[in-house]
Amino acid sequence: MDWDLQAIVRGCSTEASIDSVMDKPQSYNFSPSSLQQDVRFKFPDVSETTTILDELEELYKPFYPQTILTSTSISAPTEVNKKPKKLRKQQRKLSDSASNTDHPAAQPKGGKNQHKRVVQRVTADCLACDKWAWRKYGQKPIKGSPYPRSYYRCSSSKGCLARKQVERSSADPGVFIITYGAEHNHGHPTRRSALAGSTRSKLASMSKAQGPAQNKPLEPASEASAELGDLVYQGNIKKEDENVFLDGQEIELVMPDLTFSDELMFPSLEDLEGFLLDQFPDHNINMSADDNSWFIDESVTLNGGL
DNA sequence: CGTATTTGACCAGCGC
DNA sequence: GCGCTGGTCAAATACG
Repeated sequence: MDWDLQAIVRGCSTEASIDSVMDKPQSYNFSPSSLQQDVRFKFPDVSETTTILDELEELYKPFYPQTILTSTSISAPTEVNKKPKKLRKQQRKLSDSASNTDHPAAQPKGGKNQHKRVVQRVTADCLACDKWAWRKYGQKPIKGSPYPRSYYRCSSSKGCLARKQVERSSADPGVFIITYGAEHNHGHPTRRSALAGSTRSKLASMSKAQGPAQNKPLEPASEASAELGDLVYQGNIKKEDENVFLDGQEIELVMPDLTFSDELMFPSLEDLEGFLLDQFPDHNINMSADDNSWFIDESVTLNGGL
């Protein structure tokens, strides 16, 4: 069986791509350091390409547990301004030069991006890895690009200032440029919570996008309401028997150990359960009342004590 | 009815 | 000051 596709280094849903390549792995680890080590181990002759690894790590950061993002300068979440337009207009006139920072848009443009910005380039196929729930709140045509830019905010939690922008690359229409803005101020959404309220599924919008009156550029809403976040490793994967080759070089696909050290990532057991359901959709998730451990099928045990 | 998407309007920053 | 541009708001609309 030959595959001619892009090898995808998954940020969160590692199992999805690897699983399709080989049998179920024995253990999982999403820590970035181990990822880097594994890559180096598997591709020893790419040690000179540390910039690629650095890029990978940089791209990987949005999916780190929040406490890992120590360098971010994200401001504390504030209440969203819900005043009527006219009221806001009046208040702006009144306040004039006074600082009006209760709304992100009110911040000076130069300083508006105090937030750390992370830019990713992903393929259309890879628009399905972001586990966060996003709600589209705007779309604008961008000068110099035939494709509009869509604006999304996190819909998982009220008051979450997380933002992302999705636009199709004009140079390579198969590539989407995603810009993540502010950081989520809440834990990873569960499968259920992520789906909650999103009954207007991708399929609906996708089917609409495929409708007859679609003279507009491909509407990013469907793609971006799909999941985002894959890191793309350009390479040619082939599988022969039980061996996997990347660009002609045999590689070992090792799923590192899964570790949970950040309670912010899973503030509740349900969050963890949701995460596990995401990662192991075909597995049974069981929790032992004795030692507070999670069991995924019979092959993986997570000792938690959460 | 609740939620998501669409889309025109509004606003601030910037360059001229 | 004016126009352009990017980012956001919110009413209207669509959908399940």
